[in-house]
Amino acid sequence: MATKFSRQRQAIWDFIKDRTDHPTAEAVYLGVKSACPNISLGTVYRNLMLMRDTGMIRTVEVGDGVIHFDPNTTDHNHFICTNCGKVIDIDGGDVEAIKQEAAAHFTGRIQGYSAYFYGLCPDCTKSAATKTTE
Amino acid sequence: MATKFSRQRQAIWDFIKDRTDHPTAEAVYLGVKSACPNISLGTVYRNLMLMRDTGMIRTVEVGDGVIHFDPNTTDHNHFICTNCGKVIDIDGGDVEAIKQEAAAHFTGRIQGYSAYFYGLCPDCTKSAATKTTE
DNA sequence: ATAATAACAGTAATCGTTACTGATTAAGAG
DNA sequence: CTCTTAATCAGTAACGATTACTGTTATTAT
Ligand SMILES: [Mn+2]
Ligand SMILES: [Mn+2]
Ligand SMILES: [Zn+2]
Ligand SMILES: [Zn+2]
Repeated sequence: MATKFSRQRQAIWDFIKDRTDHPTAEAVYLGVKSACPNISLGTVYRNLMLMRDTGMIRTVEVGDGVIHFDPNTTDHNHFICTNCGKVIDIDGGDVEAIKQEAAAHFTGRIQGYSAYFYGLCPDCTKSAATKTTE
Repeated sequence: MATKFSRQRQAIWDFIKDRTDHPTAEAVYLGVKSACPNISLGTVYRNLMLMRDTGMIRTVEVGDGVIHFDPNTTDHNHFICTNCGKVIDIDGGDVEAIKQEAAAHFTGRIQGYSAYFYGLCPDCTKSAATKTTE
């Protein structure tokens, strides 16, 4: 009889649960405005962090100074476009193998792991190509 | 005839050039105080960022909300202790192999890469062991 | 030594995030 | 269906790391 499922929390969950684009708190806030017109940014942060702490979602920090949120809690890597900033999943990589590789060169005990790959995303690669040809 | 090498910049470089502990700007600021008693934190930031932009050092963002600085600009991975926060180099891993592995599962062009491993560092593993035995 | 300007110290501003506070409201009990 | 109460809220203030501004200082070339 502890946790109440408020309308705001439900709206935030509905918004993020199927996302694959790793929105920021600000983006969630804007996206949830239609369902909850006067929700506050603090409420969005509080709920997102609570969802992280209870394992419903995970946070992704890609180095742009902003926290991104990800409903996909399975082990996977991320690609960040240096041109447009998009954060894209890299599925199917052998995460365990990478962990083993690093463990072989370190004396401590490795528990978690997160990797970020940088470069031009498919979209930006395409527009860079059209720009050079014209 | 553009860049002047100030006493402050020299002191910052002398402080960081052989470090392997990935100090923050605040730590560099404190460490450089003996050589430059009234240097300002802004000067430390400006110079560290300038050194990064010119490739003398690199920045390391491990997810603790603070930028760490690293004079080792060669490709290498990092380990972050979840207990004490230390940032430790993992040398000798096959960085290229990891990049290839990820590239195989992604359609964009991967240029850079950085990985962070989390767990208990050797020191904290040791003290955790003594605590359980006593 | 002098001039030109890169770089400085000090301080104010920015921005993402967190903490506080009095008002709502979801959910279990009767 | 009320009633109670504690979880959650909206609004706003505070926070901490980083960046920007401004008038002064000091490095470098002449
Ligand atoms: Mn993801
Ligand atoms: Mn390093
Ligand atoms: Zn892109
Ligand atoms: Zn440790």
